[in-house]
Amino acid sequence: MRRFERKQRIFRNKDALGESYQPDRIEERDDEINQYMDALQPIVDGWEPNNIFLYGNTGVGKTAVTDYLLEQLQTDVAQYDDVDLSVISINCKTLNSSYQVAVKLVNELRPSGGEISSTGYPQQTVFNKLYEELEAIGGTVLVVLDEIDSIGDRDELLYELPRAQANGNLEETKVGLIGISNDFTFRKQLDPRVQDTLCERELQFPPYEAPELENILASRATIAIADDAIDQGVLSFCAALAARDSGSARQALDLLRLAGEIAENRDEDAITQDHVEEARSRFEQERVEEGMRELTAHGELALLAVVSKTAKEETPCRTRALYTEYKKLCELTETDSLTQRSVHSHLTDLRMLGILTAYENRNGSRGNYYSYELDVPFDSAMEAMSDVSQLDNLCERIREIAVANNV
DNA sequence: CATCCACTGGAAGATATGGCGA
DNA sequence: TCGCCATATCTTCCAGTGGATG
Repeated sequence: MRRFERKQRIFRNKDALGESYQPDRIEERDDEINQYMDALQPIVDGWEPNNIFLYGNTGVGKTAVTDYLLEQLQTDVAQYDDVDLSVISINCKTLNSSYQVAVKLVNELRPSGGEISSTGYPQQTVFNKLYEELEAIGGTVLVVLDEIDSIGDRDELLYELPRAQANGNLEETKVGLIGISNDFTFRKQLDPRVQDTLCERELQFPPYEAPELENILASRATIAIADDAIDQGVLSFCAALAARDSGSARQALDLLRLAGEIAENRDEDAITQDHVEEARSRFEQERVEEGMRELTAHGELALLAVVSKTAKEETPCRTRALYTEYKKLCELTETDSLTQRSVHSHLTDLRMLGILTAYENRNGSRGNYYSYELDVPFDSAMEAMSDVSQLDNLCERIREIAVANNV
């Protein structure tokens, strides 16, 4: 008979390392908080809100600070009768145009049942619906758009919203936009007119340095992890890894949490650097599989072409050879093949996802081209491919070739 | 020094899908 | 049903690239 048994040797309160945990105080971001409060001050004073733009990599505290300050702000303005503040906050990660953001905002504001569908309307119609909803709220409305960079350069909404009152689209409601972006270059691709209005107040959140990460980790670890289950060295190691990679507190906390889980599952008493190292490589693996899951059929075939070439030990491999391989795979699966240009696009995508690397060859009279190679271990690519795609028997054949070649 | 190779990557246009209102 | 609309994915076209070559 197998039984469940409480372990809890490592963790005291694991949630304190989780995504949704809100710490009582935000560490290491005092400057940013001060600037942010300055930018929000007009709301308290009853004036028109500033539009605010926050930049910084994932996990440097943008969202955490925003949540924390806006909550504080809402409590604090409650004492002034003439300030009527509402906050609406959405994450734009999966929304890649102004249109979709507007639809999402409308649906967020409408009671359930009244949602509109995400295609079919002219853009302006959706904007008008949004104005109706905003007008119904009245007072000051802060619209928080997290990960706003995913809309790319389709920024019409960012042009419209801040001007809504001036253009007579809104009478009663004052709108303040808070944009949060992971992408430094996002500002540059915006329409200059949008830059002007939207970036009235800009806040940069720099990546955390290793010592800062260590402080953050330490303060969470006291809540989350049992006293003798971790030592300073392991914390520094986590901090150093995350600092070197992204400067992200999120990443550092994730590493620590997964390392703890690994230790716990093995019935060990403390987290070691080995656990952290293993957590890191698991996250890496996850990232790749995540990327592969989102591939289209032809994206998969393009990747499979590289995998197949790898099995034959013919990588790195130039575009043309990959294209030939790709066409062979298309025939085998009775798929219509795309043009070389399109396959080239897929290869570029795979490169962006970190699944492939490309070496630039400058070969004079023989031209310039890339040579592609898998940037992940062959086995994990194979595994992810056979998990994810419908191409099991192809994968099987490639695996056989690989085994024959000792790859 | 112009020319050329064999690509890369940007842009515009085509096609297909799914949804709207009339 | 039809004419629109937004979007994703391809195709077509083409300028740009930079060291080797004559």
